[in-house]
Amino acid sequence: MDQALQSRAQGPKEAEASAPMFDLIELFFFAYRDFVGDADRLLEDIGFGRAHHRVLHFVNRQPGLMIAELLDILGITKQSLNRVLKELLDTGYVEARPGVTDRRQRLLFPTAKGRRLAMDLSDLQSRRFERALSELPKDAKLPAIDFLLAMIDPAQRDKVTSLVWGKPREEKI
Amino acid sequence: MDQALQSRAQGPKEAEASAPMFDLIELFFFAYRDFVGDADRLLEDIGFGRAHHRVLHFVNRQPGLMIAELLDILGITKQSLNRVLKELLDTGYVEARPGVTDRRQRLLFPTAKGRRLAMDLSDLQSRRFERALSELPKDAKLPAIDFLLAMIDPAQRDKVTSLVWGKPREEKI
DNA sequence: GAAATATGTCAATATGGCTGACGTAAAAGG
DNA sequence: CCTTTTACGTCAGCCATATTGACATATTTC
Repeated sequence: MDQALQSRAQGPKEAEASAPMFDLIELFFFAYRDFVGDADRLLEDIGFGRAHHRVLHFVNRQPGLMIAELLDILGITKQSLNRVLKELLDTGYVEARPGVTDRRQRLLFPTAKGRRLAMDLSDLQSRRFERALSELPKDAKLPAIDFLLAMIDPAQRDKVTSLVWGKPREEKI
Repeated sequence: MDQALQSRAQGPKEAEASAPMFDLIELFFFAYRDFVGDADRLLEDIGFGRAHHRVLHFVNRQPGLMIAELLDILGITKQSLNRVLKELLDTGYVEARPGVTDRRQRLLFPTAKGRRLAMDLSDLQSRRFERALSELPKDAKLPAIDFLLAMIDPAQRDKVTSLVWGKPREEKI
């Protein structure tokens, strides 16, 4: 076992199947678990789940989002989205306005209440990142971003980066 | 909005609530999604889900695991575990042997078939880490490990680190 | 012998997803 | 103008993963 683990200490170039990286696999699992746990606890008081969180988050981040765009980001079906979205609309966290140029569209906006909840959730999760980064060397944020980005399917990276940093889509509002 | 975002560019020290780190929040979400997606696709051919994966993974990593320990690691109830574990036992990926010193216990072991599947899954996920690390500066693995570890609840870190690196528990087999 | 422990099981419920089929209004293209 | 496509909603049924609560059984411990 020691032999296998230390076969070359880092060699994806050599074809001789390297040992699985149990450490990264398990740490990623536990880190994500705790990361989403923060939000889960805050949400359950209002009777919402992770699905509501994700919808509210992206609607807050991209006000004026179309249903189809949201479905694409979340990677779920419209039927799955529907129940959750309806609850967010009914409880006044999100509101839908018909598109101006295309009246078939329903553009989604966070209400003031929705923005507040979305910010509370983002702040909570940011606090975990801040605490984590404060335990690491001073410039640990950029490497972390690079690592997470590199973990994403190359084919999806453009979509993700433009969602995260680009295209504020003011033009659509 | 620009004002808020650039309030000091990085200041958890100053009490003036820093802007949420949307980039890390969203990248973590998408990275984890793609990470588990790899295994999901492999599992669905055999009719298993993520729950089966997690059970098999930890049983493979710690052969001789007790039910109670597994429940503690996974953080689920015994009722939730039961269906999944039963399927893994029935299909011959895991086997249970009564404890030698305490016959109430059911110690869980992967079968040869189970070890093979667990390894296929770990290899698949490791390949994603390898690809990601190969796109980054040469020593990006340790910072990644440190970052993920720092993201975990401090109170749970000992448990996690001993699970990941320590206590191979040979003594219990 | 009583109590605590390790585990199993039955039943009901919630949540978040899925597929398939069908409907409707608006836009786009001939 | 009329047909087709698009954007969306909805009904119905199904699956996977989790929950709580109650109760059962074997074994160990005190």
